[in-house]
Amino acid sequence: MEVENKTLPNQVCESIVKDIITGVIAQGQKLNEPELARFHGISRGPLREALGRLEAMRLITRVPNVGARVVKLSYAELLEIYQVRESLEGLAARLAAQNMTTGEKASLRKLLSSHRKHILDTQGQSYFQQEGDVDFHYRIVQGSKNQRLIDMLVGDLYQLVRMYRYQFSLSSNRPQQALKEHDQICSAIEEGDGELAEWLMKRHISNARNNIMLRMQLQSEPQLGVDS
Amino acid sequence: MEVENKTLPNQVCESIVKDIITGVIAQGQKLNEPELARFHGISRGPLREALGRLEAMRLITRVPNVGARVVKLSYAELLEIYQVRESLEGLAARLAAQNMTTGEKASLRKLLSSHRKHILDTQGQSYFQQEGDVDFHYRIVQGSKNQRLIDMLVGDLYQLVRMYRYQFSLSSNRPQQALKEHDQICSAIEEGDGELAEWLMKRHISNARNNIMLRMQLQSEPQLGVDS
DNA sequence: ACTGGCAATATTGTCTACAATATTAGATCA
DNA sequence: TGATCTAATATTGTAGACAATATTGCCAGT
Repeated sequence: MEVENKTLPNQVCESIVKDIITGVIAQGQKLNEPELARFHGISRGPLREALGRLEAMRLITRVPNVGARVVKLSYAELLEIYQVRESLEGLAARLAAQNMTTGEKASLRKLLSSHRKHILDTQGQSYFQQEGDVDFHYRIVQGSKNQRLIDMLVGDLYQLVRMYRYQFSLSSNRPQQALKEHDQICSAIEEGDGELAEWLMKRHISNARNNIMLRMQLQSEPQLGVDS
Repeated sequence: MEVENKTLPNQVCESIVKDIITGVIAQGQKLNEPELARFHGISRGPLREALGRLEAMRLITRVPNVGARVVKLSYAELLEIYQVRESLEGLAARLAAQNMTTGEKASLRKLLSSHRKHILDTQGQSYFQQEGDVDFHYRIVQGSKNQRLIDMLVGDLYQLVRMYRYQFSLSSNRPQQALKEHDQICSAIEEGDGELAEWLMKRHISNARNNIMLRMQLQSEPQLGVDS
């Protein structure tokens, strides 16, 4: 029902990405090529190409002659991801302060206003805040104008972050604090203060990491031996 | 003639990577699937899988129903790469200072000693320095123990860096200065001073960037309109 | 002579079938 | 009864053939 201008493996790839992120295909699960191909109404050729994309963005791991499995989420890997995120998004914020157009800055400020409104209106309902957070970071990354940086973050890392958030139901429990930090970052970008924007963004992601990992740890401990 | 334990698309992929980096396949050149497949003695299936890998590491770009082309190197893209490199390798140095074993630190120090010897012995011959530089950075990245960071740098970015260096003959013209900077970074890592290691690494890469981009600019300007 | 459309060609996208490898179930022997 | 080897099965890897799309060259019309 969406745009049809995309190629076949890409469509299937996006569909599988969605299923992996939302847990329809569980973490650690084996992916059967003929089965998946039949399910999506395609042949194994395009499917394998889609699996290649998934492997490139590290949502699955493949071993030769054995097959593909969905990655297993772990506390250690989440830490790895957030370490890289902190570094790259700090860079993105600095570049955004230098390279964002006036229009983009104004649009970013407007986005924050709508976030504040949503938080006041639906106190406690953090779903919009969830997507809003993604949107805020997404715009800053785009604003860096560094295509390689954009691809690394949006193409790969963010998918994993979304997967962790979804599967562990880790929506933010500190929306007003996050909003304040977003506001500070936005101000630094508006003023073209790249160094400050970078520092604020790194601290913001560090805070988010501490928050998400604490909650993940608390949540996962009672579920020992949930697999096999 | 090498190890045969690898899968077919991987072997071909590595072979093509080598040809792209060394310029056997020129930048911007179209890749003909049947031709490449025949040349490597395989079918189009595995070849397309190899092309997928190349696309993932951004050595080629593919557009649907049109085909694959080798990337075109540019001043702007090299700047993008070095911006990301500075950020990620800074992180790698910080993590390496925390996570490298005593043995790994000793080995790194030994590597620098052999570099110093090579520089003294073959003054002006910078090929070994070239590979030595790669080796030094490679070890620090490995020492970070962050697998995602390792994959991002070693798997993708370094290939492009090598391609630029090779095609523009950009071997370091300041080996003694680079060695000194390496030495400082190594000392910081040995002392477990992650913050200093990160700061030194970022400055080191910033210096290297200024050097390489200046020379690239000087070299490319006399060659205007070299393509088509 | 130049531009626009049309047909011929080439190249990419996809499917089906076959080969090689891994997994699993069963049987035999200690 | 348990372990190990073997054979049957399933799954992945590869090859070749066909379909769809893009590119190129040619011809006609202005």
